[in-house]
Amino acid sequence: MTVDQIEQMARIRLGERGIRYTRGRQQVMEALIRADGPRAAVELHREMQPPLPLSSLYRSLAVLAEAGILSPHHGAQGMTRYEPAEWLIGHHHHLVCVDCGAVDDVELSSEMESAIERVAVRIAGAGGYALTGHTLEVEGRCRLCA
Amino acid sequence: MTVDQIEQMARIRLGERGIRYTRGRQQVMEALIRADGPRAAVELHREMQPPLPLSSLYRSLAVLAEAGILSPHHGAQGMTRYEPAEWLIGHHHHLVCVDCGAVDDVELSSEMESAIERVAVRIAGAGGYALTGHTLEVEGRCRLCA
DNA sequence: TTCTATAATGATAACCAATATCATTATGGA
DNA sequence: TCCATAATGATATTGGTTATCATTATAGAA
Repeated sequence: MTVDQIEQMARIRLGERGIRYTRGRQQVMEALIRADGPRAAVELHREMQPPLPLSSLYRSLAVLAEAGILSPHHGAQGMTRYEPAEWLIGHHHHLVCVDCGAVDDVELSSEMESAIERVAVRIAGAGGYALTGHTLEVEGRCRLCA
Repeated sequence: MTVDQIEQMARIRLGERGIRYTRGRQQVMEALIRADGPRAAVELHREMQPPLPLSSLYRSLAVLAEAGILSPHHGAQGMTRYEPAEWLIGHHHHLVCVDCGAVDDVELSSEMESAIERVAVRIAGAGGYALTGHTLEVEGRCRLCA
């Protein structure tokens, strides 16, 4: 799945809801699609060239998340990191560094994935929840923090 | 494992580090041990009778987490919820409501648990991380939000 | 028990990611 | 082209959290 293809799907979804895919939102999407894991508004603001104003950045993230195109991921220091939703970049799990808070995306073999899926179904059922998704959060110390 | 037993282990760990198990910290621990999932400072402040001052509450949570007695759990609205660490209340997973943010603790059968454990080891190894733990975050809509 | 060094407390102020406000600008459709 | 409305961006505000600091409580020494 290329950056352009993902953007095209996002554009269609926004169109269906009467929401425009503007230049600023495009910049946000492209930065997040290219990233190898979730990114916070402050991080994007540092990395984007030229940087979008923080107010627009935050609003774009909120709009795209509300439309189901981005998924929020709440992390340390009260920062919310976003990444393209799973229907755009595929289902995956997270490898989180307990020291620096870095997050890497991880994909599993289908056997491992279905094993996890079975467990998630059991857990949701036992708790009386209507299952909407699951993520295995694997915690450790990354190479830099080791 | 009773509340008293857990408190006793926490007290010992604090003693080893020259940290006092004061009345306020005791109130925090007892509230969290009795809870059926992670709680945020604001929630504890509402529920505790009499309520600890917020400043002390936050500092107690930070001290107990630093000592490895509480584990932080970052959630929506930038709220950090805490619960007793796994060596005190046992390894478990989380069932999170995507609407209201409520979190329930869930324990798994040993077969399911070891299946998850194997996956976590593989993921950490592939990413070059030193594994420290894992949690399966199951997302859904709780009975109240359904 | 009394003294003393130090840990803990709690009122207050400061911090910072995130959100709300609102005047201005841009865009798609009639 | 015109207009209704969506989007922007500078600014102010919110709210959870952290830092400051004078006061209080506690453990260990004398």
